[in-house]
Amino acid sequence: MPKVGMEPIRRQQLINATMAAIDEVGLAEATVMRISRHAGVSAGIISHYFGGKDGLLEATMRQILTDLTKAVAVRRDALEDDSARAHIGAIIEGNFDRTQVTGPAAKTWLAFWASSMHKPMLQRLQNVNDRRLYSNLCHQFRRVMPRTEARNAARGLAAMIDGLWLRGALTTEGLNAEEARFLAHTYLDQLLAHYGCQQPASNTYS
Amino acid sequence: MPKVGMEPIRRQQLINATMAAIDEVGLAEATVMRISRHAGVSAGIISHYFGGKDGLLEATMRQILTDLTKAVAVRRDALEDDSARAHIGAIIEGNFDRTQVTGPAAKTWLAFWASSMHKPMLQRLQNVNDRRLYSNLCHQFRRVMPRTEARNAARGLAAMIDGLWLRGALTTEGLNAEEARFLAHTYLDQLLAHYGCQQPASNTYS
DNA sequence: ATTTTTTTATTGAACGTTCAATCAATAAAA
DNA sequence: TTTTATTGATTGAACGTTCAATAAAAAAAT
Repeated sequence: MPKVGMEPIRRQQLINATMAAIDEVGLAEATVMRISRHAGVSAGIISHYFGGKDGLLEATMRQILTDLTKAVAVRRDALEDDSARAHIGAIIEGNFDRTQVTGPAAKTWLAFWASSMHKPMLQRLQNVNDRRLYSNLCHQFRRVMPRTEARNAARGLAAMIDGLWLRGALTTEGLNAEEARFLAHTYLDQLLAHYGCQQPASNTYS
Repeated sequence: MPKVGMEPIRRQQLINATMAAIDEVGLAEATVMRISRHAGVSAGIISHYFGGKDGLLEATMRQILTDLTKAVAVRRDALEDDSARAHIGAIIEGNFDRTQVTGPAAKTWLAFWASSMHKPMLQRLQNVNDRRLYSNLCHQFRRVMPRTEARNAARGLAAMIDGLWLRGALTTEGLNAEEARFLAHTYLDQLLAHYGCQQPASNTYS
C-alpha cells in the first residue's frame, strides 16, 4: 500500500476517524486504538503524523472551527443584500450548516468545548473563534443600533446559537436544524424590530 | 477520628471535593486520589461510600441538578405576583443563582453535560431536569399565547439560558450573572411583547 | 525490461505509566 | 471487647508512546 503523498490523506482519515470515535463513545473513551481502527490503520501512525494523541485532537478541533468559519464565509460572500439583517442571517445559517450540525461534528464540538476549559491550547482556539463570532455580530448590529444595545444583541444571539447547539448535541435525534434556524431568526427579528423596524424576512416554519 | 454517623458528612465532603477537583483540572484528570486528597481522606473511602468513582460522579451530578431545582423552587414559592412573566422570571433567576453560577458548579455542570452524551445514567438525570425546565416554561407561556408559539418561546428561552451558562463556564472570569440575567429577561420581555403586551418589569442594567 | 537499491509508509509488540478498585491491617469510639 | 471508620500498599487492566522490523513503491542500475 505505501505510496508517496500519503500524509494529507492519512491526516484527513484520522481526523474523520476521531470525530466518528468521539461520536460513538465520547472523548474519554476515544483511545488511539479505537481511532486508528476506525481509520483502518495502526495505532502508531497517529504519533507519526500528529506527534501524539494531543496533536490529533488539536487538529480535529482546528478542522471543526475552520469548517464553521468557512460555512459562514460562503454564505456571507453569496449575499446580494448588504443589510445588517442579511449579514447576521448568513451567520446564523452558517452556524447551522449541515456539515456542522450533523452527528459527529456536533458531539465533537461539545466535547472539545468542555475539554477546552482546562487545556490552554484548545481554549486558545475556542477563544479566537468565539471573538470572531461576537465581533462580527457586534459590527453588524452597530449598523442599526447604539453601541450598548448592539453589544447586548450580539451577546444574546451568540448565547442563543450556542445554546441551540448544546441542546442539539445532547438529544439522541440530533439537532433539528430547521427549528434551530427558525428560533434564531425569530430572535434576530425581535432584536431588530426595536430599531431598524424593517419588515422581517419571511419565516416559513410550522 | 472514626466516630459513628460519619456517612452523611463524608458524602458531602467528597461531593464538594469532586466539584473542586473538576473545577481545578477538569473531569478527565479528576482522579480518585486527587478528589480524596481534596477532601482530606484516603482514596479507598470513595469506593466505601459510593461503591466506586462512577457512584461519586453520579451523586455529584444529582446534587447539582437538585440544587438548581431548589433555587428555582424557592423563587417560585416566594412569588407574590402570579403572572406568567413573574413565574418565568423566577425560573430565570433560579437558573442564575449564585451557588449555581459560581466557579466549581458551573464548570462541573458543563463537564457532566458533555459526559452525559455517552453515559446513560447521567443522560437520564439530564433528561429529567431538562424536561422539567421545558415543561414549566411551556406551561407558563401557554397562559399568554397559543400552543405553537408557547412551544417555540419555551425552546428559545431554554436555549438562551443554557447558552449563557455554556459561555459563562468557559470564560476565565466566570459567568457575569448580572449580564446573563439581563439578557434572559430582555429576551423574555420580547417574547411576551408579541402577546400579553403587559409592560415589562423594569430592567436596570447599564 | 529486468534487477537492485533507496526511499517512504506502516506495523505491532514491548515498555513504562497511570488509574480505579481491593482488602488486610489499624485505630478510634462504643 | 466489639463495632465502626479509615487507611494505603497492592493488583491488574488500560493507555499512549516508541522503535526495530517490514513491506511496498520509486528510483537507479544493469
